[in-house]
Amino acid sequence: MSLRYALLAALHESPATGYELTQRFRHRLAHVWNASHQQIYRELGKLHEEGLLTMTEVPQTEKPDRKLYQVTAEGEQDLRTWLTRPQPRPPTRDPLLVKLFAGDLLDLPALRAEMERLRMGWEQQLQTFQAIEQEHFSAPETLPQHYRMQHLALRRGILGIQASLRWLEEMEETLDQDN
Amino acid sequence: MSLRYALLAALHESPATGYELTQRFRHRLAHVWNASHQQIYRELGKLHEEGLLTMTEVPQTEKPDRKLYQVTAEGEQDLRTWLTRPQPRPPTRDPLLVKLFAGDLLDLPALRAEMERLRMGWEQQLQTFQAIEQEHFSAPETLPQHYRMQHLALRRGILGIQASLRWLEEMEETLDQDN
DNA sequence: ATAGTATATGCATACTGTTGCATATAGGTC
DNA sequence: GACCTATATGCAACAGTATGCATATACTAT
Repeated sequence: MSLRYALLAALHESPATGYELTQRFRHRLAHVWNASHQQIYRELGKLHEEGLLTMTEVPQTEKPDRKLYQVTAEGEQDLRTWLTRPQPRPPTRDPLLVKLFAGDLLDLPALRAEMERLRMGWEQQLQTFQAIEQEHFSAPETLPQHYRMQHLALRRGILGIQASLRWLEEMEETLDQDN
Repeated sequence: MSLRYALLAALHESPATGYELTQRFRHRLAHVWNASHQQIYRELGKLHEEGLLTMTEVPQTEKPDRKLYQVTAEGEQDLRTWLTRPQPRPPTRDPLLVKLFAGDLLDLPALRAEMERLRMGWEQQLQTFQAIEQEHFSAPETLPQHYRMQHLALRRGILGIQASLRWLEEMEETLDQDN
């Protein structure tokens, strides 16, 4: 249900095409909301049908036409209303933790390998986030509310990954004890 | 796809009924995997049909019969195989962060109220987790592998909530600056 | 030449998860 | 007497997400 509002929020920042939104969801919104391009195109169609978005076809030579979407007044109102309603916390569903619950059946070398891949991924993502922070949010106090809030969303991502990395260290210590 | 393996892992610990599994998922497995009782009953039926579980009806006077499920050799093998395969990270989908992305449209009092509810919920969950840790994992080095792994899953929950609480503090500081 | 990546859009199907409802009994609360 | 909680199970419908496939062009790398 939140995908539509994630799209409205992203388009409220600046009008965009489905393709551009897909990129944003993969990069700048990676720690906020996840969606495939198929999902995004489908939802944009619905939002347009419902009058929450306007669509302008931008012809291109030698490439498919781009469809530029923009939030309408009705769309913004819809988003505003949603923003005031408290949202449920996303339920936890982590396959890695499921594995730990079957602890005595675990293949420890396979687990270590998985942890190593995980650590590399998280470290890279942390670097990406910290680079974004330095580039856009180095002086948060001076920014308008809009960007201060987006900075807080980024902080969530950074703190979450740091906690994950600390957890990985704890795991490694525990596994080294047994061996 | 992981629900079936969460069930196999839980039943591998000890045989149980759908009702008991629902309780476990709500409490001890809350930070691992989330599922409703309807989902659990449905999946248990499938696993039984596929021969991964045995089922014994336990008649009760004046209450519906209980159906006790146990993992078969085939079920355990299936679980083992799954455990060695690397699992994808769960995608992030957090409505609260979506809200922050529409930062300039936010109603700050409503946001503060939502944060306060969140803080209370997290603090309570942290206390629960820490109580479990003290009761069952006060001397982790002495425990067999099975429980050391389950302790690590719990540590994940604890570190995650602590990071969430630190983030909330950052948010409160930021909101206090403006206003 | 062939493969891969990027731009740009989307349909159809399968799987997973949520919500509403249903049944049956016992005990406690307003 | 009416309502809530707990035990114990489940069906049916719907919403949301994932996966596989399709189309079309241009550029780069091997």
